Amino acid sequence: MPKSPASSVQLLKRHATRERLEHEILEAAKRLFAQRGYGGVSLDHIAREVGTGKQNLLYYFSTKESLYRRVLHGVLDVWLSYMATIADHADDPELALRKYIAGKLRFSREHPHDSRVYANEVISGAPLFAQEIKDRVLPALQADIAVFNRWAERGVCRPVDAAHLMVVLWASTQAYADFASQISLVLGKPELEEQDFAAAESLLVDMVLRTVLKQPP
Amino acid sequence: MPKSPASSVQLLKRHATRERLEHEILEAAKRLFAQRGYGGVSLDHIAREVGTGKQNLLYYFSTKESLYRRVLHGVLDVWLSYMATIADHADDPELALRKYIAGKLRFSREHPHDSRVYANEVISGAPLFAQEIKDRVLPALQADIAVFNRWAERGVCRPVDAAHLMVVLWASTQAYADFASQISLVLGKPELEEQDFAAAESLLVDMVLRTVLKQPP
DNA sequence: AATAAAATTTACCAATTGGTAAGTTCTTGG
DNA sequence: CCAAGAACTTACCAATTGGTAAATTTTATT
Repeated sequence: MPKSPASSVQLLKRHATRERLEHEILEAAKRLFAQRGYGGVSLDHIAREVGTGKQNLLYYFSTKESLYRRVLHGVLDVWLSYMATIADHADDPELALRKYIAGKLRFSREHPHDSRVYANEVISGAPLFAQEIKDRVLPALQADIAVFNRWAERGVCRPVDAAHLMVVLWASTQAYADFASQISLVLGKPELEEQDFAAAESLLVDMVLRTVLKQPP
Repeated sequence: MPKSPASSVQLLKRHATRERLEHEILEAAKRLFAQRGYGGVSLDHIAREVGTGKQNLLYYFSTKESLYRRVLHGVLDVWLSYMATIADHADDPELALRKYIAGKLRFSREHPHDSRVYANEVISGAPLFAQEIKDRVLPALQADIAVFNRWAERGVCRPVDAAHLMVVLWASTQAYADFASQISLVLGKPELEEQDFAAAESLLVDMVLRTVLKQPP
């Protein structure tokens, strides 16, 4: 029988520390999964990264797969939070596209690990995540595509293949996270800087507006 | 002392069968590395895939890393063979861009595994391949970028940020191999077909020519 | 048929894998 | 201070990892 209803400040504090380590584990796991993929990372490796033992890690996440799923789930949360913008400006194509590209590039800049975890999962055929992608990513993408098609119908913009346009946007912006190591090589610098993201944004916006708008600026 | 100078047909035959199994191993390894990444694949797994034992595989490739390097090397050979086109048509921007995009998309369609192996390596920071990328990929990319800059100087095309344009082209075309599983989900079909690649090519060419040419067609 | 080389298999190995079970220490409310 | 639960360690486990060494079988030349 429990001693008390456990509604005290202390319990909250303990709860908080537990969540803190849990969060640290998730972050370390994310970094490692991003770099080496699911099969390339061991629980021991993750545990050492956060300064604890593998067995304690298994106290927080009972299996490797459940840990990975939690990481993926969090990645998707962040990703979706950055990309729900086109439908938000359904009346102004230029603004919507500008914000969309800016948002996705900011995601690549601020959350490269998330981007790479997602990329790894998709490259390997999304074995553990196909359903969640269907449930959460597809609706968002299809909403965006629908907006394009409505623009085209109303004559607000040129009739483009919206699905493939989304692929181009998605792939290009994603590349600045996933393939950063190669892009920085091409640019001849040790790593990508803010100005590189600005240049990418400028070019992408230019390309897309020229393609989509009837009178490009 | 050797029995004979070994210039016979038989020796060639044996040599051929050896090369055949070696090739089979490389192909299986490529498929598996593409799907699960370096750390996610075991030698045993590869060996079983070609119907032999791990120890015999180690007779052909003495370490896992050497096998992986051979796979990467082959991937790069194929990749480069598909993409050396822009400098070949240095006098005709439109033709050069059309051929470049078509070639890279054909690579994604015909060699998705190669594309994914390369992507996995770059995502993980190219730990084993940075040097070879510097030696073989960068010169090709920089030659292409130089062509763009010459076009801009001569007024043949608009002054674009050639490096970032190459990133967009590279990422977009690559996506049709690496992220095929997600793109086919978006398009609502079990897998990508020829017409999807045609649509992608058409859109990409349209986007790029509108961006690059002074008078888009 | 003898033989040497090449190809393959069998037998190991220490280290690491994900995971279980049983402690032990730490924290906290009473 | 004490009991109880939460947090963490220690001790295991069987299976798998990449790799070595030594047979054994297969192949081709004389």
